[in-house]
Amino acid sequence: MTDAPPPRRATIEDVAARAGVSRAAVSKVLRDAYGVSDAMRQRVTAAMTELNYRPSIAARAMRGRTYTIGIELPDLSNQFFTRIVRGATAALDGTPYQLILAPAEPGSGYGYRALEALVDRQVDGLVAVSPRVDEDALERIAASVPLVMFGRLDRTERYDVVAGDDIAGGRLAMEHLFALGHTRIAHLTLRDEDPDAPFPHSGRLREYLAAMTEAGLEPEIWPLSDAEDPSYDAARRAIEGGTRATALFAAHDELAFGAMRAIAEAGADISVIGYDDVALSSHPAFSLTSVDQPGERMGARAVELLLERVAGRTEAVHEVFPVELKVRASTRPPRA
Amino acid sequence: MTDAPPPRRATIEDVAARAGVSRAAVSKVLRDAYGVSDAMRQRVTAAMTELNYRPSIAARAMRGRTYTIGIELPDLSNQFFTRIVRGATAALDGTPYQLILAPAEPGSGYGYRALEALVDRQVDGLVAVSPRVDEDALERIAASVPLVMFGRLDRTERYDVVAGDDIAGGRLAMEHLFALGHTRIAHLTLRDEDPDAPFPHSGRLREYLAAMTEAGLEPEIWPLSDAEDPSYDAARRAIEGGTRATALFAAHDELAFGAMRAIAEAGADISVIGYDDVALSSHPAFSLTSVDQPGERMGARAVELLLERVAGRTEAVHEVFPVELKVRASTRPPRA
DNA sequence: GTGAAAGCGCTAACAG
DNA sequence: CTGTTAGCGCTTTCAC
Repeated sequence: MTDAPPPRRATIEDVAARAGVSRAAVSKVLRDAYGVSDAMRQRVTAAMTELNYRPSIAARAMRGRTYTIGIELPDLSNQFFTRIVRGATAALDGTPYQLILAPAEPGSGYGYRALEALVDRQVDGLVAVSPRVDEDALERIAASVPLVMFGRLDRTERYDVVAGDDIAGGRLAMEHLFALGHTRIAHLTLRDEDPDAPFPHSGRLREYLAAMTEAGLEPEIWPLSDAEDPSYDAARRAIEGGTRATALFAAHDELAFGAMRAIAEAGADISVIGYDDVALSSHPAFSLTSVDQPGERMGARAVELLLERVAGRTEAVHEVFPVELKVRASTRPPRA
Repeated sequence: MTDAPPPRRATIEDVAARAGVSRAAVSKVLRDAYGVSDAMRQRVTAAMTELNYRPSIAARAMRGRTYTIGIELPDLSNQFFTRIVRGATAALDGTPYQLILAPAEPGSGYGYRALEALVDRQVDGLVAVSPRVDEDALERIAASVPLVMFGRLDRTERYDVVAGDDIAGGRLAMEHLFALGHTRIAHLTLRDEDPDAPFPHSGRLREYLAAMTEAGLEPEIWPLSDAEDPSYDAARRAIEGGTRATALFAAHDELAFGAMRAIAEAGADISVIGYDDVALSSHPAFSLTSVDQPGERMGARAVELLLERVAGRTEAVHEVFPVELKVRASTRPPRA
């Protein structure tokens, strides 16, 4: 019926030739710019379809937008992050933006390479999910691309922040355990976590320490090892070491699952509370009490903020989302 | 000490100026091309560091490589896919390539938009993880970028294939259940799954049907609904509908978890076997018998094949990975 | 309403 | 061994 499309990818030039107009005209149709007659729009659109034309993102990137939003993710195996992505995907639905994810490399300072890779690829907006990167570096990045920090409570005017209320969450968890009558409560968190750092786990750790101290109790930290299954291993060591803890506050649900494995194997009686309320936490096999963060809403909000920035907003927005305790069977009064 | 770096991103031009050489010279150093003196390399490298130079991927894309490998992923909440990504990441470690992920959009034909988005972004290689896209479309894509199909046993010469042996896996699962004495065995799979399609679940379904038929038994399919938790809902309906099944073969572990939730809630006695052996399957809370696919090795292999293609290989490679049954407590003989 | 032309940052062919 | 040059496909003035 029509000429076969060229073997190489059609360019704006090909479309222009086929529609009998100039390249600029095609570009205008493409960008919905001002000053195109209906007739021309028709012809150009038809030509695009016939040639199966798709604009080159690279060429566009040289001049302006890439229509790409990037998310740097620290840990694919933590299901909380899939909640974020789900929300972000939903928020982008119907917009011309495409989402791409870059997994953080492991190790200290992780996330930096992924963030740089995304910047190099000229994403129009960037969500950094609690990377272990200093604020200076982030501010530098934010100077060249709209940035939303997810999870960290950085106090900066250079980029937006979307985070859960880790202080309130930590407090909820501890009050719940206290209310059940626990006094020997351990906390499972990253090794060498600094309670004063801006990371999500820092806030939870800080609240744990504060709550224990206020109650006149002795804190007991179970630090993650670098074994293959760090949370399992940390719990196993603690149990083998003869811990007297009757309850464990895990910094997030995946860590709680690992600890529960060790607890189950040892036949120990230790209540466990997690954080994030991932999908499996409500599964009867776990029935894990957890502090729920609205991951989907937070992910969606992060993307909205980015689009606002792209549209011109310049003042920073910092939003803290409320958390909610989900009580389940994994926490119960101490035995005896 | 030295001039402050320009506020805009440094370009190859800036580096050349600072090092007192030509752009071409810088480009050569960058690409490790032939014909650069050691002294020059020194100066150029120093200039790059001082200016904090990073090559523009977009500009490179206009001429050649992007040093980017893309993976289209169907479902972030299925932990098997994180095994693939882990393997791919490891295989790319130490190479100049960066991994980016694009989640498939939900719905039928899913994966297509994500694949196109990755092609538009000119990835140097593309891993398609069992998308619901026809071979024609994939061959078209493969014409413009090295493509590895993951999971699907497509019989094509246009792209490479890395897949698990779903036939053997399905057989292993069924033989295990038969050996335990089960005869009323249900299969939990996608709604309207076609046993003759090239999708991973198709092969498992086909084996299920074949095994049941060979044994003179009546197949019983539990199709996923489109409820919020489809596998849970499917199992709940089957149980409420008075199924007499004593065992369930779930097309993958996440589906198995959902079904186990319904089974636990109903207090039913149904053995469950899954597929993929994700990390949580061995957790004592589940102890899920599962057919293990070597996801990490497969993901790493997919990336290796891509790099081989980038390096010039043209003949297609099809690799089928062996699977292995992991027997755990979730499968036991039928009661009575 | 439409088109011509410049240029984004890079690579590769070629000339010195 | 080093430098010059011609584009890659697009957006964006600025004339017509």
